[in-house]
Amino acid sequence: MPAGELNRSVIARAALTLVDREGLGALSMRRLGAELGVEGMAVYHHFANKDALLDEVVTEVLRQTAPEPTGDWRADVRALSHAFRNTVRAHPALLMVTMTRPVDTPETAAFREAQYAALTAAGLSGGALLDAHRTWGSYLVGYLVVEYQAEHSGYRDSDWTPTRRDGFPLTAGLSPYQAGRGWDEQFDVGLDLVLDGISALRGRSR
Amino acid sequence: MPAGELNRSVIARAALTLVDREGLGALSMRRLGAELGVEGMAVYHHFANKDALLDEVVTEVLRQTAPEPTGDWRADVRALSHAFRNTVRAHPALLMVTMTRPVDTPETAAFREAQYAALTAAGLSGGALLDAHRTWGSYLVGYLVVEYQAEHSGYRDSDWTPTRRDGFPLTAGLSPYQAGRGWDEQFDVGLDLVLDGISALRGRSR
DNA sequence: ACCTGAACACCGTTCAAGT
DNA sequence: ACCTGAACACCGTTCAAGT
Repeated sequence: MPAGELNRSVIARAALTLVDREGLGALSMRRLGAELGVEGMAVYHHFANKDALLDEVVTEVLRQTAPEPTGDWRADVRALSHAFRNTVRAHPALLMVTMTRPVDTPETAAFREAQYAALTAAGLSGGALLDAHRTWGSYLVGYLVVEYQAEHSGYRDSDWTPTRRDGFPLTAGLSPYQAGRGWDEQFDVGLDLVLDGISALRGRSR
Repeated sequence: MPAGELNRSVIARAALTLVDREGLGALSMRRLGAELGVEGMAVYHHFANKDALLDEVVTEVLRQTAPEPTGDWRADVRALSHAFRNTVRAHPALLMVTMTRPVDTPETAAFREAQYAALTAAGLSGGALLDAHRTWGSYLVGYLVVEYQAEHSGYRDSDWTPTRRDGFPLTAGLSPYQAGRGWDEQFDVGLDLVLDGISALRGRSR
């Protein structure tokens, strides 16, 4: 692969496509250098270390724009939730890296402002709005982790079916209900459940 | 450190205390061997590889028992939530490992059965119960990740305060409400919000 | 200024050799 | 059966040397 121009953005994007293609374990400085047609140690002239590189990669991933508000706060919350989920799921191998590293860029700030706007449109303000936002955000993050865990393990696709049922009657009895529902649908179901809770907060401001 | 008896459980516990004390990065086969008074390669006689060792460590961590039911389903859901959070937070360096590896032991199965029991006591059943359980679980996992992220970054303790506020009026306006609330308290606030949503599911079974 | 190549101190893992 | 010690193929990172 010819070198072209070598700068932070080019290196970060090469790292991203490498991780998308071969997983997080494939990302080493030497390997990345080879991908860029350069010696691996050259990367250290653009990034202090691997950690700084990963920060830039995550920043690259989260360079998304928030969907336009529609006036319907529930629709806006759903749209923002889907945007976030789609963005993160576009690079599943990086999930744990994105979860661990806080990113504070104009893009992430604008996205959060849009989240606040949707909750404001829902009639929330002050501390109650922050409570709703933090709970909503926890649900988003947690659902992505649970979904990722289910996909990268022995569980059947789009199921959360436990295998160990002997001596656990409730678990056994629920097993028939586990089938036939996809992660996209279940994401919305849980989201609506959280939104019902958020609706109940209206009026309060703590 | 004298060798004593060397078996899977002893090795896993040594790995756990090593990670608790010096972080996940300190866990290497050679280092762990030294901790046990033995050559690192001896561990391979008890575990196929490092992955298998980590599985056992996580299993060790999740060897907790569920609190007894009280008859008050909301109290039970809170108790189970606190038990889970306390268990995971006892080993923060292992959070991302515990999040990624599904564990299916008698202990985790019993804990899940207790969760189902609390939701049954709430009047849920069938698909609606599973929806509630998955949403509740997502919140628990997500809150722990968010909490961990806040603790291991530049943010102030027990705050989720964004630093970038110029041009984001809602973010700026909410900043005064960020102060003075702890993670323990906020965990319960979000949990109650989710439980309000769960309450609304009663009667439905999908 | 930017890249190279060798070097250092580590990894996980394998395997013949010891007891 | 269990542990050792050397070896292999990698790591991240540093740094003198090249251009």
